[in-house]
Amino acid sequence: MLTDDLFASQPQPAIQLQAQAWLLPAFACSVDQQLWADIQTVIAQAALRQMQIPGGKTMSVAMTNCGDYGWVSDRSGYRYSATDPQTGSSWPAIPESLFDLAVSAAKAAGFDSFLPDACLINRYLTGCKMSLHQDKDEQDMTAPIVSVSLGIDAVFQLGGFTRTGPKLKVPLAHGDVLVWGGEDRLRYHGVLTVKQAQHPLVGGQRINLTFRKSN
DNA sequence: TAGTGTCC
DNA sequence: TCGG
Repeated sequence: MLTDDLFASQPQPAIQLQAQAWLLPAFACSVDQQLWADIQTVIAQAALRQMQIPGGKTMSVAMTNCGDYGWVSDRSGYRYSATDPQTGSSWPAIPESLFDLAVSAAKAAGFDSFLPDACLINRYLTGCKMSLHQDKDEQDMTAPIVSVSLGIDAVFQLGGFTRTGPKLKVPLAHGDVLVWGGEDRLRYHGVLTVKQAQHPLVGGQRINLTFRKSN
């Protein structure tokens, strides 16, 4: 193995961003090939698609889901659905590699009994972004959010409890995991426009996995 | 209510 | 380019 590869997969200390918000640098790197293969299998069963938001505008990020429930948006609103609106079928199950990663990352951030029932898969191509928003469509706000970054770099913004005010800018690289919950669960967050780049495993895109307990 | 988009 |  090359020295660079060894270095990149070493465990690194968690970085505390807020009282209950943590960055786990390179946390997923040691299992990235398995994750990437399993993600591609999910995408083959439930295609990535750009969803509409109320008002009819289209998100730049393409999305799909795995798990008992998936986050969906259309002209009528945001919600969790047990089926893929595009096919009427259940979402694929969360692959074991993804589930185990989410549970262990939550534990590393102090959330001991996280059992996600939903995993949103987001694909950012060059120029894609996610405006500042809150994750508030879930029933169980005691469960944290676990967000896994794969592929090219992006800058995550972690704000306060309204849309305005100071925001932390957190550079995210392949394998980084963010966990936020407790008093920080409803913080506004988003992703700045992704710049063109190439990643050796994932190619010219950023893949984000967001694990939630939706029900 | 509108909205994770867009304008100023 | 950024904040609102």
